[in-house]
Amino acid sequence: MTTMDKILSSSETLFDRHGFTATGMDKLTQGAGVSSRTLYKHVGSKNALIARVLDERDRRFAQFMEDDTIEALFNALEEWGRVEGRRGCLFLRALSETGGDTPEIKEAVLAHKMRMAKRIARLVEQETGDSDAALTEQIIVLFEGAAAAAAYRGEQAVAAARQAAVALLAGACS
Amino acid sequence: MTTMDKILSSSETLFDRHGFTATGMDKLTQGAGVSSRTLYKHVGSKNALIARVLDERDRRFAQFMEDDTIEALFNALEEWGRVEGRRGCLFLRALSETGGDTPEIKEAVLAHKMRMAKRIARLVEQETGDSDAALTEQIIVLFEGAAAAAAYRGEQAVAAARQAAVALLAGACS
DNA sequence: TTTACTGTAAAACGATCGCTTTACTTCGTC
DNA sequence: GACGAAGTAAAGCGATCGTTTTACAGTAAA
Repeated sequence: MTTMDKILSSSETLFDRHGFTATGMDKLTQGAGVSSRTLYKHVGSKNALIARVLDERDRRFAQFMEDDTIEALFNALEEWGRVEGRRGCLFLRALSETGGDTPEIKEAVLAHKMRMAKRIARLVEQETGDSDAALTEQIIVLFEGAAAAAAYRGEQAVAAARQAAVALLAGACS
Repeated sequence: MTTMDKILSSSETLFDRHGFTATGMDKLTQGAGVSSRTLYKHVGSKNALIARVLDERDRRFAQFMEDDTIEALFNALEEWGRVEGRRGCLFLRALSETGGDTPEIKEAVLAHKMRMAKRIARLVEQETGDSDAALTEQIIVLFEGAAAAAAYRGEQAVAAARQAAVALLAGACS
Protein backbone atom coordinates (compact mmCIF):
# COMPACT_ATOMS: atom_id res chain seq x y z
CA MET A 1 0.00 0.00 0.00
CA THR A 2 1.58 3.22 -1.15
CA THR A 3 1.57 6.45 0.80
CA MET A 4 -1.01 7.86 -1.57
CA ASP A 5 -3.29 4.85 -1.04
CA LYS A 6 -3.04 5.21 2.72
CA ILE A 7 -3.88 8.90 2.49
CA LEU A 8 -6.87 8.42 0.19
CA SER A 9 -8.43 5.45 1.92
CA SER A 10 -8.16 6.75 5.46
CA SER A 11 -9.30 10.21 4.37
CA GLU A 12 -12.35 8.71 2.69
CA THR A 13 -13.29 6.93 5.90
CA LEU A 14 -12.85 10.05 8.02
CA PHE A 15 -14.80 12.26 5.62
CA ASP A 16 -17.58 9.70 5.44
CA ARG A 17 -17.82 9.25 9.21
CA HIS A 18 -17.46 12.81 10.41
CA GLY A 19 -18.07 15.09 7.43
CA PHE A 20 -15.71 17.07 5.24
CA THR A 21 -15.51 20.40 7.01
CA ALA A 22 -15.50 18.87 10.48
CA THR A 23 -12.47 16.71 9.63
CA GLY A 24 -9.32 18.81 10.08
CA MET A 25 -5.94 18.27 8.50
CA ASP A 26 -4.47 16.95 11.73
CA LYS A 27 -7.04 14.15 11.86
CA LEU A 28 -6.26 13.36 8.23
CA THR A 29 -2.48 13.22 8.64
CA GLN A 30 -2.84 11.29 11.87
CA GLY A 31 -5.32 8.89 10.25
CA ALA A 32 -2.99 8.23 7.34
CA GLY A 33 0.02 7.88 9.62
CA VAL A 34 1.83 10.52 7.63
CA SER A 35 3.38 13.92 8.30
CA SER A 36 1.53 17.01 7.18
CA ARG A 37 4.34 17.89 4.82
CA THR A 38 4.07 14.53 3.08
CA LEU A 39 0.32 14.89 2.77
CA TYR A 40 0.63 18.35 1.23
CA LYS A 41 3.32 17.17 -1.20
CA HIS A 42 0.98 14.45 -2.39
CA VAL A 43 -2.33 16.23 -2.63
CA GLY A 44 -1.62 19.96 -2.59
CA SER A 45 -4.59 21.17 -0.56
CA LYS A 46 -7.58 19.98 1.41
CA ASN A 47 -9.99 20.68 -1.44
CA ALA A 48 -7.77 18.79 -3.86
CA LEU A 49 -7.70 15.92 -1.38
CA ILE A 50 -11.49 15.86 -1.26
CA ALA A 51 -11.67 15.81 -5.06
CA ARG A 52 -9.12 12.97 -5.23
CA VAL A 53 -10.99 11.00 -2.60
CA LEU A 54 -14.20 11.39 -4.59
CA ASP A 55 -12.52 10.31 -7.83
CA GLU A 56 -11.14 7.24 -6.12
CA ARG A 57 -14.52 6.42 -4.58
CA ASP A 58 -16.16 6.76 -7.96
CA ARG A 59 -13.72 4.20 -9.37
CA ARG A 60 -14.32 1.82 -6.50
CA PHE A 61 -18.08 2.30 -6.63
CA ALA A 62 -18.26 1.73 -10.40
CA GLN A 63 -16.20 -1.44 -10.03
CA PHE A 64 -18.51 -2.65 -7.26
CA MET A 65 -21.59 -2.03 -9.41
CA GLU A 66 -20.58 -3.93 -12.49
CA ASP A 67 -23.93 -5.52 -13.09
CA ASP A 68 -25.99 -6.24 -16.16
CA THR A 69 -29.52 -5.60 -14.91
CA ILE A 70 -31.28 -2.85 -12.99
CA GLU A 71 -32.30 -5.33 -10.32
CA ALA A 72 -28.69 -6.41 -9.86
CA LEU A 73 -27.68 -2.77 -9.58
CA PHE A 74 -29.96 -2.30 -6.57
CA ASN A 75 -28.71 -5.55 -5.08
CA ALA A 76 -25.19 -4.23 -5.38
CA LEU A 77 -26.21 -0.98 -3.69
CA GLU A 78 -27.71 -2.97 -0.84
CA GLU A 79 -24.48 -4.92 -0.44
CA TRP A 80 -22.42 -1.71 -0.66
CA GLY A 81 -24.44 -0.30 2.22
CA ARG A 82 -23.82 -3.38 4.33
CA VAL A 83 -20.08 -3.22 3.74
CA GLU A 84 -19.42 0.52 3.63
CA GLY A 85 -22.20 1.85 5.83
CA ARG A 86 -25.24 3.93 5.00
CA ARG A 87 -24.58 7.59 5.55
CA GLY A 88 -26.02 8.99 2.35
CA CYS A 89 -24.31 9.70 -0.95
CA LEU A 90 -20.80 10.99 -0.17
CA PHE A 91 -20.71 12.93 -3.43
CA LEU A 92 -23.87 14.92 -2.74
CA ARG A 93 -22.70 15.45 0.81
CA ALA A 94 -19.44 16.95 -0.48
CA LEU A 95 -21.39 19.18 -2.84
CA SER A 96 -23.74 20.46 -0.18
CA GLU A 97 -21.08 20.97 2.49
CA THR A 98 -19.08 23.18 0.16
CA GLY A 99 -22.15 25.03 -1.10
CA GLY A 100 -21.20 23.94 -4.61
CA ASP A 101 -18.59 26.67 -4.97
CA THR A 102 -15.40 24.63 -5.06
CA PRO A 103 -14.89 23.88 -8.78
CA GLU A 104 -12.66 20.81 -8.40
CA ILE A 105 -15.14 19.20 -6.00
CA LYS A 106 -18.18 20.11 -8.06
CA GLU A 107 -16.56 18.60 -11.15
CA ALA A 108 -15.76 15.34 -9.38
CA VAL A 109 -19.33 15.05 -8.13
CA LEU A 110 -20.96 15.83 -11.47
CA ALA A 111 -18.63 13.44 -13.29
CA HIS A 112 -19.69 10.65 -10.96
CA LYS A 113 -23.39 11.45 -11.31
CA MET A 114 -23.09 11.65 -15.08
CA ARG A 115 -21.41 8.25 -15.20
CA MET A 116 -24.12 6.67 -13.04
CA ALA A 117 -26.89 8.22 -15.12
CA LYS A 118 -25.35 6.86 -18.32
CA ARG A 119 -24.97 3.41 -16.84
CA ILE A 120 -28.62 3.35 -15.77
CA ALA A 121 -29.76 4.60 -19.18
CA ARG A 122 -27.81 1.79 -20.83
CA LEU A 123 -29.30 -0.85 -18.54
CA VAL A 124 -32.83 0.45 -19.13
CA GLU A 125 -32.29 0.29 -22.86
CA GLN A 126 -30.94 -3.25 -22.56
CA GLU A 127 -33.95 -4.44 -20.61
CA THR A 128 -36.79 -2.66 -22.35
CA GLY A 129 -35.48 -2.70 -25.87
CA ASP A 130 -35.53 1.05 -26.42
CA SER A 131 -34.08 4.09 -24.68
CA ASP A 132 -36.84 5.42 -22.45
CA ALA A 133 -35.71 8.78 -21.01
CA ALA A 134 -38.66 9.10 -18.62
CA LEU A 135 -38.17 5.62 -17.19
CA THR A 136 -34.44 6.20 -16.88
CA GLU A 137 -35.06 9.36 -14.87
CA GLN A 138 -37.39 7.42 -12.57
CA ILE A 139 -34.76 4.74 -11.93
CA ILE A 140 -32.14 7.40 -11.24
CA VAL A 141 -34.45 8.99 -8.67
CA LEU A 142 -35.10 5.60 -7.08
CA PHE A 143 -31.39 4.89 -6.87
CA GLU A 144 -30.71 8.28 -5.31
CA GLY A 145 -33.63 7.85 -2.94
CA ALA A 146 -32.43 4.43 -1.83
CA ALA A 147 -29.03 5.86 -0.90
CA ALA A 148 -30.57 8.80 0.94
CA ALA A 149 -33.39 7.02 2.77
CA ALA A 150 -31.18 4.10 3.79
CA ALA A 151 -29.32 6.53 6.06
CA TYR A 152 -32.22 6.51 8.49
CA ARG A 153 -34.49 3.63 7.35
CA GLY A 154 -31.84 0.99 6.77
CA GLU A 155 -31.64 -1.48 3.92
CA GLN A 156 -35.42 -1.86 3.62
CA ALA A 157 -35.27 1.42 1.72
CA VAL A 158 -32.99 -0.17 -0.88
CA ALA A 159 -35.24 -3.22 -1.11
CA ALA A 160 -38.27 -1.00 -1.69
CA ALA A 161 -36.43 0.95 -4.38
CA ARG A 162 -35.52 -2.29 -6.13
CA GLN A 163 -39.11 -3.53 -6.04
CA ALA A 164 -40.37 -0.24 -7.42
CA ALA A 165 -37.76 -0.23 -10.18
CA VAL A 166 -38.63 -3.79 -11.20
CA ALA A 167 -42.34 -2.97 -11.24
CA LEU A 168 -41.81 0.14 -13.38
CA LEU A 169 -39.60 -1.79 -15.78
CA ALA A 170 -42.24 -4.52 -16.09
CA GLY A 171 -44.86 -1.87 -16.82
CA ALA A 172 -42.70 -0.39 -19.59
CA CYS A 173 -42.08 -3.72 -21.32
CA SER A 174 -45.71 -4.61 -21.77
CA MET B 1 -40.56 40.07 13.13
CA THR B 2 -39.12 39.21 16.50
CA THR B 3 -35.42 38.84 17.22
CA MET B 4 -35.86 35.09 17.41
CA ASP B 5 -37.55 35.00 14.00
CA LYS B 6 -34.73 37.01 12.45
CA ILE B 7 -32.16 34.67 13.96
CA LEU B 8 -33.90 31.49 12.83
CA SER B 9 -34.78 32.54 9.31
CA SER B 10 -31.43 34.05 8.40
CA SER B 11 -29.59 31.12 10.02
CA GLU B 12 -31.66 28.67 7.99
CA THR B 13 -30.69 30.45 4.78
CA LEU B 14 -27.01 30.53 5.68
CA PHE B 15 -26.92 26.89 6.73
CA ASP B 16 -28.73 25.87 3.57
CA ARG B 17 -26.47 27.89 1.27
CA HIS B 18 -23.08 27.22 2.81
CA GLY B 19 -23.41 24.21 5.09
CA PHE B 20 -23.64 23.92 8.87
CA THR B 21 -20.02 23.53 9.88
CA ALA B 22 -18.75 26.04 7.35
CA THR B 23 -21.08 28.73 8.69
CA GLY B 24 -19.46 30.35 11.73
CA MET B 25 -21.16 32.24 14.53
CA ASP B 26 -19.96 35.59 13.20
CA LYS B 27 -21.74 35.02 9.89
CA LEU B 28 -24.85 34.01 11.81
CA THR B 29 -24.90 37.05 14.09
CA GLN B 30 -24.09 39.34 11.19
CA GLY B 31 -26.77 37.70 9.04
CA ALA B 32 -29.38 38.15 11.74
CA GLY B 33 -28.27 41.72 12.45
CA VAL B 34 -27.82 40.85 16.08
CA SER B 35 -24.97 40.86 18.59
CA SER B 36 -23.38 37.57 19.54
CA ARG B 37 -24.52 38.02 23.10
CA THR B 38 -28.14 38.36 22.03
CA LEU B 39 -27.87 35.30 19.82
CA TYR B 40 -26.43 33.21 22.64
CA LYS B 41 -29.07 34.43 25.09
CA HIS B 42 -31.73 33.25 22.67
CA VAL B 43 -30.41 29.93 21.47
CA GLY B 44 -27.70 28.84 23.93
CA SER B 45 -25.27 27.19 21.53
CA LYS B 46 -24.62 26.56 17.86
CA ASN B 47 -25.91 22.99 18.04
CA ALA B 48 -29.07 24.18 19.78
CA LEU B 49 -29.48 26.79 17.04
CA ILE B 50 -29.19 24.10 14.37
CA ALA B 51 -31.82 22.00 16.13
CA ARG B 52 -34.16 24.99 16.46
CA VAL B 53 -33.68 25.87 12.80
CA LEU B 54 -34.56 22.31 11.82
CA ASP B 55 -37.66 22.30 14.03
CA GLU B 56 -38.81 25.54 12.49
CA ARG B 57 -38.15 24.26 8.97
CA ASP B 58 -40.12 21.12 9.74
CA ARG B 59 -43.08 23.28 10.75
CA ARG B 60 -42.81 25.39 7.63
CA PHE B 61 -42.33 22.37 5.39
CA ALA B 62 -45.30 20.50 6.85
CA GLN B 63 -47.48 23.57 6.40
CA PHE B 64 -46.35 23.89 2.80
CA MET B 65 -47.17 20.23 2.11
CA GLU B 66 -50.71 20.18 3.37
CA ASP B 67 -52.10 18.11 0.54
CA ASP B 68 -54.59 15.31 0.27
CA THR B 69 -53.07 13.14 -2.43
CA ILE B 70 -49.65 11.67 -3.17
CA GLU B 71 -49.56 13.43 -6.50
CA ALA B 72 -50.26 16.78 -4.85
CA LEU B 73 -47.46 16.06 -2.38
CA PHE B 74 -44.93 15.79 -5.19
CA ASN B 75 -46.36 18.89 -6.82
CA ALA B 76 -45.81 20.72 -3.56
CA LEU B 77 -42.23 19.44 -3.39
CA GLU B 78 -41.65 20.74 -6.92
CA GLU B 79 -42.97 24.14 -5.93
CA TRP B 80 -40.91 24.12 -2.72
CA GLY B 81 -37.80 23.55 -4.78
CA ARG B 82 -38.64 26.46 -7.06
CA VAL B 83 -39.15 28.80 -4.12
CA GLU B 84 -36.53 27.60 -1.65
CA GLY B 85 -33.89 26.14 -3.94
CA ARG B 86 -32.78 22.58 -4.51
CA ARG B 87 -29.77 21.75 -2.38
CA GLY B 88 -30.84 18.40 -1.02
CA CYS B 89 -32.69 17.61 2.20
CA LEU B 90 -31.43 20.02 4.87
CA PHE B 91 -32.27 17.50 7.60
CA LEU B 92 -30.16 14.69 6.14
CA ARG B 93 -27.41 17.20 5.44
CA ALA B 94 -27.40 18.22 9.10
CA LEU B 95 -27.27 14.60 10.14
CA SER B 96 -24.38 13.71 7.88
CA GLU B 97 -22.36 16.83 8.64
CA THR B 98 -22.46 16.09 12.33
CA GLY B 99 -21.79 12.38 11.86
CA GLY B 100 -25.05 11.73 13.73
CA ASP B 101 -23.46 12.25 17.12
CA THR B 102 -25.19 15.41 18.26
CA PRO B 103 -28.30 14.15 20.07
CA GLU B 104 -30.42 17.30 19.78
CA ILE B 105 -29.79 17.48 16.03
CA LYS B 106 -30.37 13.78 15.47
CA GLU B 107 -33.67 13.98 17.33
CA ALA B 108 -34.87 16.93 15.26
CA VAL B 109 -34.02 15.11 12.04
CA LEU B 110 -35.64 11.81 13.02
CA ALA B 111 -38.76 13.59 14.26
CA HIS B 112 -39.13 15.27 10.89
CA LYS B 113 -38.56 12.04 8.96
CA MET B 114 -41.02 10.17 11.14
CA ARG B 115 -43.67 12.83 10.55
CA MET B 116 -43.17 12.69 6.79
CA ALA B 117 -43.31 8.90 6.76
CA LYS B 118 -46.58 8.91 8.71
CA ARG B 119 -48.09 11.49 6.40
CA ILE B 120 -47.19 9.43 3.35
CA ALA B 121 -48.52 6.26 4.94
CA ARG B 122 -51.82 8.02 5.62
CA LEU B 123 -52.10 9.29 2.06
CA VAL B 124 -51.34 5.85 0.63
CA GLU B 125 -54.04 4.34 2.80
CA GLN B 126 -56.49 7.03 1.71
CA GLU B 127 -55.83 6.39 -1.96
CA THR B 128 -55.56 2.62 -2.11
CA GLY B 129 -58.07 1.73 0.55
CA ASP B 130 -55.71 -0.25 2.77
CA SER B 131 -52.39 0.41 4.51
CA ASP B 132 -49.75 -1.00 2.19
CA ALA B 133 -46.39 -0.87 4.00
CA ALA B 134 -44.36 -1.90 0.96
CA LEU B 135 -45.94 0.72 -1.28
CA THR B 136 -45.53 3.35 1.43
CA GLU B 137 -41.82 2.59 1.65
CA GLN B 138 -41.52 2.96 -2.11
CA ILE B 139 -43.19 6.38 -2.06
CA ILE B 140 -40.93 7.50 0.78
CA VAL B 141 -37.89 6.47 -1.26
CA LEU B 142 -39.23 8.33 -4.29
CA PHE B 143 -39.83 11.45 -2.23
CA GLU B 144 -36.34 11.29 -0.75
CA GLY B 145 -34.85 10.59 -4.17
CA ALA B 146 -36.65 13.55 -5.71
CA ALA B 147 -35.19 15.89 -3.10
CA ALA B 148 -31.69 14.46 -3.53
CA ALA B 149 -31.57 14.14 -7.31
CA ALA B 150 -33.13 17.56 -7.87
CA ALA B 151 -29.92 19.05 -6.45
CA TYR B 152 -28.10 18.22 -9.67
CA ARG B 153 -30.85 17.24 -12.16
CA GLY B 154 -33.32 20.04 -11.46
CA GLU B 155 -37.08 19.75 -11.19
CA GLN B 156 -37.32 17.02 -13.83
CA ALA B 157 -36.26 14.68 -11.02
CA VAL B 158 -39.33 15.65 -9.01
CA ALA B 159 -41.56 15.24 -12.06
CA ALA B 160 -40.16 11.74 -12.65
CA ALA B 161 -40.71 10.82 -9.00
CA ARG B 162 -44.30 11.97 -9.21
CA GLN B 163 -44.92 9.95 -12.37
CA ALA B 164 -43.40 6.86 -10.79
CA ALA B 165 -45.45 7.29 -7.62
CA VAL B 166 -48.68 7.68 -9.56
CA ALA B 167 -47.88 4.60 -11.64
CA LEU B 168 -47.11 2.50 -8.57
CA LEU B 169 -50.30 3.67 -6.86
CA ALA B 170 -52.32 2.77 -9.94
CA GLY B 171 -50.76 -0.68 -9.95
CA ALA B 172 -51.70 -1.20 -6.30
CA CYS B 173 -55.33 -0.22 -6.76
CA SER B 174 -56.06 -2.74 -9.48
C1' DT C 1 30.34 9.22 -3.18
C1' DT C 2 27.30 12.17 -4.69
C1' DT C 3 22.61 13.27 -5.96
C1' DA C 4 17.81 13.07 -5.79
C1' DC C 5 13.81 11.46 -3.78
C1' DT C 6 10.70 10.50 -0.10
C1' DG C 7 9.81 10.57 4.18
C1' DT C 8 9.85 12.33 9.35
C1' DA C 9 8.89 15.58 13.65
C1' DA C 10 7.72 19.88 15.23
C1' DA C 11 7.13 24.72 15.29
C1' DA C 12 4.94 28.51 13.51
C1' DC C 13 1.93 31.42 10.23
C1' DG C 14 -2.33 34.46 10.45
C1' DA C 15 -7.07 33.52 10.59
C1' DT C 16 -11.04 31.81 12.44
C1' DC C 17 -13.53 28.70 15.55
C1' DG C 18 -17.48 28.52 19.34
C1' DC C 19 -18.29 31.00 23.26
C1' DT C 20 -18.02 34.41 27.32
C1' DT C 21 -17.43 38.71 29.33
C1' DT C 22 -17.42 43.70 30.36
C1' DA C 23 -19.43 48.00 30.04
C1' DC C 24 -23.04 50.59 28.29
C1' DT C 25 -27.82 52.04 25.99
C1' DT C 26 -32.68 51.94 25.15
C1' DC C 27 -37.28 51.21 26.37
C1' DG C 28 -41.73 50.05 28.20
C1' DT C 29 -44.05 49.43 32.76
C1' DC C 30 -45.31 49.97 37.40
C1' DG D 1 -38.64 58.33 38.15
C1' DA D 2 -36.80 53.81 39.27
C1' DC D 3 -36.47 49.26 37.46
C1' DG D 4 -35.86 45.11 34.88
C1' DA D 5 -35.79 43.31 30.33
C1' DA D 6 -33.53 43.27 26.00
C1' DG D 7 -30.55 45.01 23.20
C1' DT D 8 -25.70 46.95 21.55
C1' DA D 9 -20.35 47.02 20.55
C1' DA D 10 -16.11 45.11 21.28
C1' DA D 11 -12.57 42.65 23.43
C1' DG D 12 -10.93 38.37 24.73
C1' DC D 13 -11.02 33.17 26.04
C1' DG D 14 -8.30 28.90 24.59
C1' DA D 15 -8.52 25.98 20.76
C1' DT D 16 -8.28 24.76 16.13
C1' DC D 17 -8.26 25.94 11.25
C1' DG D 18 -5.49 25.11 6.58
C1' DT D 19 -0.95 25.78 5.29
C1' DT D 20 4.09 26.57 5.20
C1' DT D 21 8.49 26.13 7.00
C1' DT D 22 12.81 24.54 9.17
C1' DA D 23 15.83 20.97 10.05
C1' DC D 24 16.90 16.31 9.47
C1' DA D 25 16.91 10.78 8.25
C1' DG D 26 16.76 6.79 5.00
C1' DT D 27 17.29 4.91 0.59
C1' DA D 28 18.42 3.86 -4.08
C1' DA D 29 20.31 5.03 -8.43
C1' DA D 30 24.19 7.49 -11.04
